[in-house]
Amino acid sequence: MFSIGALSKATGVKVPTIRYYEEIGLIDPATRNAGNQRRYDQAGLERLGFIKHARDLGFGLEEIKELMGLNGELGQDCHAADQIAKAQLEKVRSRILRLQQLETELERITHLCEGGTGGTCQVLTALGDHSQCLGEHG
Amino acid sequence: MFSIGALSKATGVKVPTIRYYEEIGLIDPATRNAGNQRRYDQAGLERLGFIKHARDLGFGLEEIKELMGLNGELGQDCHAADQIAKAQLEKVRSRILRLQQLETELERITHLCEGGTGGTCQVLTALGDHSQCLGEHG
DNA sequence: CTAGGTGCTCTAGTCACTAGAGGTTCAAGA
DNA sequence: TCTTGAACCTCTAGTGACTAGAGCACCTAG
Repeated sequence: MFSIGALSKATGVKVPTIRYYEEIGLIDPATRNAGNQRRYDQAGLERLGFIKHARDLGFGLEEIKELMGLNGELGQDCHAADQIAKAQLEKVRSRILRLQQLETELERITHLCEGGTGGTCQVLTALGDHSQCLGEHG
Repeated sequence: MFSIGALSKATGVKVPTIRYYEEIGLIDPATRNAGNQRRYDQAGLERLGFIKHARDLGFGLEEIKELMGLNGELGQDCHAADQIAKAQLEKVRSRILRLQQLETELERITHLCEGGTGGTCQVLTALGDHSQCLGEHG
């Protein structure tokens, strides 16, 4: 049996975050010892490890709840889990595209300072004026 | 003089967001007409346009406050504005890198379903087990 | 037996909004 | 001039995923 601190060290999830997960019902309420402190077993450790890894992969807590619901049932829900993972992959890809557009614009804007002629700030002007942008980004 | 709704249409910033910006001091309190409704002039429009564009470029409201403070002073602070923009560019680049790592892992995981042999779900297993990952991503 | 590290609950704060309730004002048509 | 309905007002509360702090209780090693 682990204390909450030991569980935190083992999984890399911070102590208040573990309590938060319990509060919102993402993990079951832990059993308590005589002094009202939370105690966790191996199953609790694995469950939290799953959550940590899924969070690191960018899944939201609601998606994780879905994945864990499926996990409890096993079997044919592999397809449903795959759908969630594929949706997540699409989200990640579109975020990358958007950020790459921002990168292009910011590169252009930061290059304006090197060639600045003094007087009004070209960087600030460019930040305020979308019509100067090369592509769409908003 | 524009109403808040007209300003919203002109800039693409939603009405409650404009009021929120006023509340947190990002824009000056608008003048009011006889019936206590906000009225904006051309300067207010440009200021909000600047904010909108900077938000679209991924700047936080605190950074925008800084940029607008500099904008009021002009001149040698071009360098400071450029620093903020360059920092933003770095943030965007590191976010892109992180997301590309996630993309790799998620591609791998979603391919597991196609070759699934039934029984335990390989997708769920992979989601829960970081040691199966090819690279670091957390 | 004591000290300090760990645990407990509860409240409030973060960021950048968004939603809703319940009331007031404005502008256009009859 | 009156009426109607859209737009406006303030205020409170909610979102996601935590984080910070106050003020206690408990646990364990020396």
